Amino acid sequence: MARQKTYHHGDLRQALLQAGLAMLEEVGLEAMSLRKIAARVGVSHAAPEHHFPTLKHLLNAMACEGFGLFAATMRAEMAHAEPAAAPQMRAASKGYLAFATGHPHLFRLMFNANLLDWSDPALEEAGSLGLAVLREICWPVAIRLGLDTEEGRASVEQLVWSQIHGHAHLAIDHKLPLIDAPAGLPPVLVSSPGLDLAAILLPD
Amino acid sequence: MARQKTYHHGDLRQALLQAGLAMLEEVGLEAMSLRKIAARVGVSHAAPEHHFPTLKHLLNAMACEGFGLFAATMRAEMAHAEPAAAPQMRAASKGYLAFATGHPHLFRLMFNANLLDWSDPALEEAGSLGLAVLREICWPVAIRLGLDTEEGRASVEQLVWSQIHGHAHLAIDHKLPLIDAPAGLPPVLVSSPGLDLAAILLPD
DNA sequence: CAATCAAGTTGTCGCTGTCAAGATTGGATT
DNA sequence: AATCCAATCTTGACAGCGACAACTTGATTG
Repeated sequence: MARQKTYHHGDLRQALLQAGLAMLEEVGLEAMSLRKIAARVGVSHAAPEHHFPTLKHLLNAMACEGFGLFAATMRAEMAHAEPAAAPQMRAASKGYLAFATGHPHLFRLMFNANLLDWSDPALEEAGSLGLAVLREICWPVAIRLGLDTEEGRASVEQLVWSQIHGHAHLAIDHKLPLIDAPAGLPPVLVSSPGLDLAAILLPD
Repeated sequence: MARQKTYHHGDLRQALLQAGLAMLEEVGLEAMSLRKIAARVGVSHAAPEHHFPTLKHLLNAMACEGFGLFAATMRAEMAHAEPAAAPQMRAASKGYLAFATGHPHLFRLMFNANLLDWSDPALEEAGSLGLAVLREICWPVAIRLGLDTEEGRASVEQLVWSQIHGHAHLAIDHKLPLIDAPAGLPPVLVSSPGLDLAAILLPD
């Protein structure tokens, strides 16, 4: 928010960012436009250009915001779970999936290499927040499997990340049966359970 | 091909489809346009409309073509592998990954629910070619795990598909280290190996 | 041979992202 | 306190886009 009737907006960058995120989930990436976002904020069609020289810059900023929320969602789930390796991994997976199904368009944007500019340090840093979670949940697994080397760590991360990431993509692209969450907002969908990779990798 | 100097093209639909597929991989989805495709084929900007009323119709047709090649790529790998469950599963995975990394833009298109119209029966049918492969490689695994029920089958398919699909997505979005294939064309990239899910699910 | 209709054409519309040039403002400097 | 200035926002313009309408072509068919 800012002053109302003045020529300058006050915090246009943040306003555009929030309006963009809202519009993205409302109408999808293809139907979204810089001009509509500007209009929604109440500003002329060329106003965004000073803050986001090109559409790609806005998408980058939106993805940054997304990665922050993404990591926070996983962390929140992990905080409610037992500290052991398997429950932590299940919790992170649950958060991963909840974020993807709750913000499908943003999720697709965040992981579409073609739409973003990863040479942007801000995006790189935001993305690393999610990677850190992955590292934390995979390290104990690697140890339990006797793969406590750099290579072993990478192997476990690749397997676990692939499974979670694929599950999320298949869910938002309607390739898996979805069931409504009992009473969640925003309208989060949770896919059916499937086999539990945590249990497979970490037998009792 | 068809006649050269006549008013009618002869097989414009197929020509547009092939030009579209070529342009998609050359410049990406965002930089592709109906008008450029039409120009490439040597036809006016409105000519495509009779064959593809809207851009989405062309994308649907391109995805159909993609699913055909997708299934064929997996089948080709499976044909070269031993008939046992684990080798077949590894072969299908290899084909899955080869297709995705060989045609990253097409792969993203095929699995982006909001770019396609899945109520189109042609797309539904093309997509099922890939699903059939998944079913074939997962069924023996479900049996070996004692999950030879409808529910068990679905669980195994979900786990296996998620892992392969996620691996493919992460690979084309540059989230996994890629190594050049020894001598493959088209320029196929293969990601690093990681843990072998087939070996985990099917211990000797 | 005439008629018909699918398959191309040109032309136009509103919308898009981007750029250029002018207007307005608030804060810093004298 | 007056002035300047740089950041911010506006208006206007441009080419390219998908879609639509009206017209032209030409092959097929009764």
